[in-house]
Order: sequence, then C-alpha cells, then structure tokens
Amino acid sequence: MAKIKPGKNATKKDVITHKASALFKIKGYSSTSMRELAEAVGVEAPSLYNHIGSKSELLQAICFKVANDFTTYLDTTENMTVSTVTKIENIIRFHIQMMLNNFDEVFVANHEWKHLRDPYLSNFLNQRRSYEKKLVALIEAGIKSKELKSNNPYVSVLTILSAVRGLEFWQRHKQNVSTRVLEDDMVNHLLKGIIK
Amino acid sequence: MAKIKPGKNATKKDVITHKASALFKIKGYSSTSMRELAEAVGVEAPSLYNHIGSKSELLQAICFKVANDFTTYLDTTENMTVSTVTKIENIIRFHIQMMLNNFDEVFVANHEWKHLRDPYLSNFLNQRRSYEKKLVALIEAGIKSKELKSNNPYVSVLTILSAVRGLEFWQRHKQNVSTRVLEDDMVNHLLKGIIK
DNA sequence: ATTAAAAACTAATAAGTGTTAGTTTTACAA
DNA sequence: TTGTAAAACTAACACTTATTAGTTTTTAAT
Repeated sequence: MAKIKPGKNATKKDVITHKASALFKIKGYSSTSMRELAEAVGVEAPSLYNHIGSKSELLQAICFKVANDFTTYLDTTENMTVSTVTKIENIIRFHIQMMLNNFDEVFVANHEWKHLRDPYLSNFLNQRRSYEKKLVALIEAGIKSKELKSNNPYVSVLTILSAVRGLEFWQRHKQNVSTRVLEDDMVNHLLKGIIK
Repeated sequence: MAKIKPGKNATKKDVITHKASALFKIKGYSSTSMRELAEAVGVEAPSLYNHIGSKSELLQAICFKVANDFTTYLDTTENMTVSTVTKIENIIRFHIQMMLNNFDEVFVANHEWKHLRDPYLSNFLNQRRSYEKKLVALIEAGIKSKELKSNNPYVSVLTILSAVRGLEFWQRHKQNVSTRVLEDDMVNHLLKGIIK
C-alpha cells in the first residue's frame, strides 16, 4: 500500500495529527479509534506507530499548539501601545480568525482537553487559567481608564470568550452570513450591545 | 448488596439517569463505562438493565429532557404580551438559570448529543435548528420595531446563545462572582455592550 | 545493483466494552 | 410465614480497544 504522503513542509506526523484533529472533532477523542485514524490516513493502524508515540500524544500536540498560539498573541498584544479597547478588539478578532482558519484544532482543544492525562491536563488548565487572568486584567485596565463600563470584569471575559467560541455553531450554518459581517457584527455586539 | 434507593418522587431509572448525567459531563459519554456508572449507583453493571434499556437510552433521555424544557419556555414567552426586548431578556435569564440549576444535564445535552444515533440525532438537531430560527425571528421583530440595532440577527442569536452556554466555564470558578451579579452583568453586556 | 534505513505489513495480546442468560437474594403483600 | 415479583448477583458472550513484536516491502543514496 502507498506510503503516507506529506505535502511540502509537513512531516508525516503532521499529516497524522491533522487527520486526527478532524476525526477528534467529529467523533470525539474517545470514540475515534486508531483503526479509523489509520484508514483516514490510508494505512494500517500499527503503521501509525512508526510516526507517533501514542494516541494521547496526538491530543497533547493539538491542545498545546492551540494554547500556545493564543498565549503568544495575547502576550504580543499586551505590549502594544494602543488603547485598551483596541487591544480587546484585536484579541476578539484573533479568536474569531482562529475559529475560522483552524477550526478543527481549536474545537478539539476546547472540547477534548478533558481526556488529557496529568501532567498535561494540569499544564493545560494552568495555561488557560493564566490566559483568563490576563484578559481580566486587561478589562480592569479599561475600566480604570474609563474606556469601559464597570461591569464585573470576570463576567465580561466569560461573555466574550464564550461568544467567540460559539462560532463553532456557525461552522454548521456557514451559508447564512459572510465572515466579514460575522466578525464585525460580533465585535460590535460584544463591545456596544444590541439595544439602540 | 443494597438495592438502589430512590428518593421520594423519583424512580430508580431517575437515579441512574441523574448519576449518568454527572458522569457523562465529567468523562464524556464514550469514556463512561456502564461498570463505572454502576459503581456510582452502588450496584453491579448488569443490574442496571433491570431499570434501563441501554446506555444510549440514557443519553437520549438527558438530551431530550433539556431540549424540551427550552422549547417549552420559548413557546410560552413568544405568546406573552411584553416588549421584544423583555422577551429576549427573559429568555437569556432562563438560559442562565438552566445552566445554574441543571448544569450536568444541560452540559451533556450541549456536548454529548453527537453520540446520539438516528433517528434521535436528527430529531435533536431539527429541534435545535427550529429553536434557533424562532430566536432569530424574535430578534428580527425587535429590529423592525426599532427596539434593536440592525445587526445581523443570526449573529446576535449566535452571540447570545454562546455567551450563555459559556457559563459552563463559570461553574469551575464559582467563587469569583455571585449568581446575581453574573446574571445581571451578562444580560447587560449582551444587551448594552461594555463600552461606555 | 547493493545496501541500509524508513515505513509499511500481518499477527497477536491483554484489557475493556455493552449486554444477555441464568440464578439467587430481597422486599413486601397475603 | 409463605408466595411472588422485583431487583440484585455471577458468569459469560462477542467485539473492540490501543499497542507490541516480528517481518516484509519500499525508498533513496551509493
């Protein structure tokens, strides 16, 4: 049978991981068997182990790739010299674009992390907690500088992160709205509300 | 060994379903074994089958209970003679309260429905699609009556439903915010935004 | 064409899955 | 106390799981 064919700049491990993202998203981590993954890759299950260490290693790779992308962007944004509202807007837009461009991976990181095992589970949760804290601090800064209403900042972060994550629904109804409208209207809704 | 002890007004099937909700939430449907569920109930696995038909029947019961609760409330609210904004606010509050009072079941319905099999899977998705359509119609009515900004109504529904669903994060950080503040601030954020 | 490494293959293992069959125990009404 | 139905039990099933061992095929450089 044919070997796994990676495209340019992609190892075979990358190909497997990419297929795994798609399957984990559709069926969930636990319900995806290595035999199914192998079939999607075009290979027998044991052959996968020439390239990867284990099933759980795949989940780890996906989850931490996503987590690191978000952390990196946030850290970069924090150090920019723009208004707090602009920083928040940029972060919201980055989240939206990650959902649109790396949907499978982000979905898996959002939903399947619970199947990580320690120490990876703890690491992942710590990283996310730290991310949320930085966002809360950003909102607090916006309140202090009178750019934002003094809502509870934690609730604001919760509302924003959740709304953005909800784009996973949208992936099922793509036809209704263009990505441009989606991004702008969601940013507007989250920053300015819907009431006239 | 002791028999399953249902409380008042609860059949043994109810007890099993309730424990199943908790386990499905924590571990996911696929990763929860009937032996684990049995242990949580205090019984050997085969004994469960004196009360239930199958594992998937449990998932069906949980998902459709939740779906029906939401549908019923929405239908009731639609027929009330109050402003559109008030209807929307009521619905948001109902979602928040469902998340707070029936967290396990709502979480499972939100995350584990994909493991339903047809015809239940189709039924569930149809019911949810229909729910979303009614909400979109409500937002459109609010725009027509000039109560709401003319954002894309589908994006608004998406944003609201997602934000509310995001309360599942909050369940992990309960200590930070009171339920009263949470509910009011989230409603405010979603209706009026955060910018001053 | 030869060789060495990479990566595929088949076969197998031990553990875990939901569920059924058949039996024993429990609970409760007569 | 006895009889009956409900609900527990043990044992077992057919299947699926991730993974390993061992072998053969493919790839690519010499």
